[in-house]
Amino acid sequence: MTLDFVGNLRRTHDCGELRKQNAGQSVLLMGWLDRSRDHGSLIFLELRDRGGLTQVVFNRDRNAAVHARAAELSREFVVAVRGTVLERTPENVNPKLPTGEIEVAAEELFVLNDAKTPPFTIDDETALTAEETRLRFRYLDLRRPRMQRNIALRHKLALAVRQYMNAQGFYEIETPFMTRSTPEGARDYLVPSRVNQGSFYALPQSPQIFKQILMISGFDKYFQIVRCFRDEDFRADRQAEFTQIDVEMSFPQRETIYGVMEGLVTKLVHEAGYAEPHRPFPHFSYDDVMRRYGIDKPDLRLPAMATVNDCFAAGDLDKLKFSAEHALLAFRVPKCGDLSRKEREELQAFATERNARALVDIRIGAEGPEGSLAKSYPDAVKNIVEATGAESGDLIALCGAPAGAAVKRHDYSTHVAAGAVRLHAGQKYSAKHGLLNPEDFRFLWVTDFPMYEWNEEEKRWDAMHHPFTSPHEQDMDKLESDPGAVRALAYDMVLNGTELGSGSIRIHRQDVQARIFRSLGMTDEEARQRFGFFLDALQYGTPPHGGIALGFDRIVMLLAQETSLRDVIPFPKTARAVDLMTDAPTPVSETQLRDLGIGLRKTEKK
RNA sequence: GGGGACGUAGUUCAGUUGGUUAGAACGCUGCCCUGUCACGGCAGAGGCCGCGGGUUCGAGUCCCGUCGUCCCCGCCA
Repeated sequence: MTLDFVGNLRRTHDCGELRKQNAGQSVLLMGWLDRSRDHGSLIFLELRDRGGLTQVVFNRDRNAAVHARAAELSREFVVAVRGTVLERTPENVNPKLPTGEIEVAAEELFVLNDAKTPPFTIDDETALTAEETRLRFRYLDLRRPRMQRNIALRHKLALAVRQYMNAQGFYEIETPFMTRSTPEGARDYLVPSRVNQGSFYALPQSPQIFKQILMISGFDKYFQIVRCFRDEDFRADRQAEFTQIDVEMSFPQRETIYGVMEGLVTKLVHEAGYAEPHRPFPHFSYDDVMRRYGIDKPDLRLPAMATVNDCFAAGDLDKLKFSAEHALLAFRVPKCGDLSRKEREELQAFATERNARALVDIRIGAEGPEGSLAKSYPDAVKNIVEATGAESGDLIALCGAPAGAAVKRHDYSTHVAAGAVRLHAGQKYSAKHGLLNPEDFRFLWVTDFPMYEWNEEEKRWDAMHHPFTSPHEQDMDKLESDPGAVRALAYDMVLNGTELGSGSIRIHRQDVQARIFRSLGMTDEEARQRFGFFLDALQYGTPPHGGIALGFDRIVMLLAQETSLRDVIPFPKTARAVDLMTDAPTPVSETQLRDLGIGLRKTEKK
């Protein structure tokens, strides 16, 4: 097919904006041919661009030459159409399209480009193609309305972040991508230096040190929508490169930061078109969430767990083969009283796989609790029903450690196993009853994380958050004597079972920072070698400061009601960190390597 | 690093106990059609059953390995 030049053609509208008020106007649309319906002497084309779809009609009686050309087009051809907007007769209105009350009667047709038949249909109705194909042909996948909508939402939210943070007095300040290895826990992506052979830049896992330096520099309130890089294994909610809303401020209390961030995410929920969440967000200590939910990022849409050891008489737990030395947790599985014996046993097996013991037996019928436990231990079950707040139609699961399990101090393992059963039951069964409504945004703060966690492999204490996190002022005297009991001024923002971000009040005194480094098993020499510049900076009048970083991709994902980060990132990588469109990463030429002073080790194939 | 699922036409899938020529729908090609809107009708083309090996008279189907995608554990403040 011969193609037309663009010439002086100018688009007058996009394909989503014409309404019956435009009837009679002469318009020029440009876009992709979405689908066509050819009736012989009458042809309907749907023209698509970012704005939407508009139906264009070609009538042989009116313009035979233009009609004949339209019959030659196929999917994804890029065309320009000049025509007149016609109001459709009532029986011809298409209520599914925003532009369904009009159509454009074509008078001129310009074929700007042809197109190969795409490997999959560009729409949201056809069964979704394997993700591998979608990623290989990402430019086509991104044309789909759903992806267009997701990327548009991402833009809208990024804009809202900038407007809000600006209104709150924050400056957006950039920090380098090529920097030095940072103290965070993940592996770094490295960039070799040509000018300084044998040395490497590290891509930032976060701009942590730079934003603290900016506070020392007196910028007071900083934010940045910034790319971060971590070379770890990926998941549906983890990518090699991801975007954070990074925030730091001087002279804050923790509550100052909570307030700013609650205002921000509330605005984002609103921008995405949902009902605003309740404020202030509830606060739970780390100990609270671990005991009540068995996880540090609880989904509040599902009921909490209750500790019910006291509901049973002495000796009962032994008979039920539960350890009386460990917590016995009970939780209700809403509206799942009708689960089959097989389904309930599946939940019990799920607990067994996690070295826990579950009894999923109590069902609340119209007359009260049913099941063998309710018959054998009526008083205990009555108390459990009360403790869990179970209602008619619910199922109650009991989860604890099996009799004879070893007892450890500071150990949430029973809670964690029970929490996993709670979540599994909720996702597998309660979700059917609408309990995990994706438009119900239940934010919370998790506070008072332990400062340290014991690293069994290295036999030392590691910083749970990062080594710049300030301990509680009243726990300072335990830094050396009882590190496990020191609480950090750290906090996570959690939404519906997803960790949106974490932050802390930082250490602003050089003497405290040195103590923390020592408590982490770092000698003064090592600390000086790795963070000398930062320790120096701390000595020149560092204000108290603190901040947080939120995962922007995760926020967009939840607000777009997607379940994979890949659906809100234009060009994501696979689980093996490969970009299927560009095939990155690739080997490089010997010349490039020589310039960098790099030789590759021979990898041994087994 | 470990566990699991999947891999058959361009796409989404079916494929019986291992048995003749591997099917369907959508898409694609050609013809017909003046009110469709996931248009319709008729005809047609299209397959390295991911790849390699093995078992077998015979493998899409069974076994081993390998590659790829996805999910989970570990890991990731």
